[in-house]
Amino acid sequence: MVTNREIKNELYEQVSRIAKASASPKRLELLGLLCQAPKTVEMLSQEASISVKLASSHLQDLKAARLVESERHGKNMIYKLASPSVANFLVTLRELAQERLTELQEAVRQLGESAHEWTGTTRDELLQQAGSGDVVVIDVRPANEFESAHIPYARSMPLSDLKARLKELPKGKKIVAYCRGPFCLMSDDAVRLLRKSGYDAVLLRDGIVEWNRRAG
Amino acid sequence: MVTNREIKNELYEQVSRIAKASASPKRLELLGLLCQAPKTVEMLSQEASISVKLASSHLQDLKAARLVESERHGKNMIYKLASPSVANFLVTLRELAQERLTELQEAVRQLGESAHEWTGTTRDELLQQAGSGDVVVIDVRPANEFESAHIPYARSMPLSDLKARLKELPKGKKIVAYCRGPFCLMSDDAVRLLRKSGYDAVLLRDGIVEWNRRAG
DNA sequence: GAAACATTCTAGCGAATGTTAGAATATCAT
DNA sequence: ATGATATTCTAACATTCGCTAGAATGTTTC
Repeated sequence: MVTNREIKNELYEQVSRIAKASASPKRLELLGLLCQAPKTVEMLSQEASISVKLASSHLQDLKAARLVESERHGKNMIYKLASPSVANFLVTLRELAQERLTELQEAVRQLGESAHEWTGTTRDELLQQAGSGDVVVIDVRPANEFESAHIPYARSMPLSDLKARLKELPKGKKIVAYCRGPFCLMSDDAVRLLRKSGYDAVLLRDGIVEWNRRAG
Repeated sequence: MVTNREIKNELYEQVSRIAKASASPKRLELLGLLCQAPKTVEMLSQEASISVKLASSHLQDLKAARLVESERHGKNMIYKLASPSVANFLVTLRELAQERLTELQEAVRQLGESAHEWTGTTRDELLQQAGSGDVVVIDVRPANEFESAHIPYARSMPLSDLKARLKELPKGKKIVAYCRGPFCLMSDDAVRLLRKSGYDAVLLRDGIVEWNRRAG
């Protein structure tokens, strides 16, 4: 006979598998990267600044928890998020951490101090201004992530190309740069470069997942 | 000088604190209990079937992650959820686990097989029928949890008192029993008892947190 | 089939975690 | 103050985890 206690233990055991898989900074970072687009082990390891071996090991943990899936493409293994719910969970987790942990609030506040963040208008107003061409929204992530999904009206202008392609941007208009999300600092770097070159640039902390969530 | 990499490491380190605190079945169960109402260490340890010492230790881990708060009331330490966002996160985590883990789906499916679950009508229809008195919604959790928060029109009828108070319930009407949520089996026990006594009883898997979430 | 490449598997180490039991602390009732 | 009660602190142990390095696997290219 199976007792209620044994059933409960099994249920919570299963839920904890997801939480355990999320309980490592590097695995969280890998999940965050996979929210942008499918990637190979090597891409992931480089972007998370860890060895390929360690990345592979973490990815297999995530796979065992069914948070990601993998598929062979020739020599490469392509990892991708198992479901959009995983991205949603990840944002919920990040937002809870930001609400509860003063240490995290402080770190994020310091980021905001040095950066010029886009403020004062709502999401819908930004969308409208981007549509009419009053502001130029640039996506500074690598091109393949832009292709995977991007904010409406945004132009792909990867950070690595930005310096060479500065002349494509109009000096008179406000430039809004965004990247992978609040913990990605590519838009910070982009705005710094743009302002040094005389542009009226600000950054948007949201990534594509956060942006879509606010659509409600 | 602080590099981007160091900043990112710190940010993800902080987020992982929340996930680590959630990465134990027993801590998840304790959080689930605290979603119902504030409780003493002893109550929590009994309901989670662990020793007081172990409960205390887990609760302090949760406190260090700022997910719960404690306050002394005379001899007792009362623990409570630090914020409603924690309950919301917990439900998101449970739902993700249920979506992704076939092992969990299977376990929940087996529960559903033996139980008589409330089906066929929407949340709003149940609410209306409960309001008009066509169905009787009973809350079988301990009374203090009912007092902390409950579904509209529900009557408190703790599982421990149910047998003695059966005569209070009308035989002609449908009885809908609910408890702490999908992983709490008190409503299963209640419905079994009621049906054996000739009542037309079904159970609602939602607890108060899930119910309020669906309000949108 | 051999060489090159991308990834995974295996083994090992130090650090962190879950659990238990005994000592210590804080509060209440007398 | 004293004893009873509730909780936390400390120490100890086995287990698991994060990371590294070397061997092994599967795929492409020649």
